[in-house]
Amino acid sequence: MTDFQQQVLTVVARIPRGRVTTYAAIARAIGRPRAVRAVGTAVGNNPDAPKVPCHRVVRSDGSVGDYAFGQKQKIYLLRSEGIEIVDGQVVHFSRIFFDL
DNA sequence: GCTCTGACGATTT
DNA sequence: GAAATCGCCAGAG
Repeated sequence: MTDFQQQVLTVVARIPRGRVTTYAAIARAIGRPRAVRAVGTAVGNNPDAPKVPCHRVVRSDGSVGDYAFGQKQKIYLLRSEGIEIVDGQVVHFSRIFFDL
């Protein structure tokens, strides 16, 4: 595990239940505002489902984004935490957004 | 060291 | 407002 991935996972791990954040926010949090793509790659390579709530990471435009086990699963998990999803978009995104 | 390849993002059509 | 375009950074081969 590289240092970069380590940082990403650590940050994602502190997202509270029922809240979401974005890839961009994570990038900013680790001091690499422009490494958004790399962040996505890092999370994708680590389906540490139990360790890291990677399903709470969405796109900055409020769309759900992708998921290792399919967006279906991702949406399901988010709903189970009380987050509403409509047509692939997170409802009240600005409210439940968690800036790291 | 170079060339792809992305769980992305902002901008421009 | 949807789709195409370009930029960006870290891994993998």
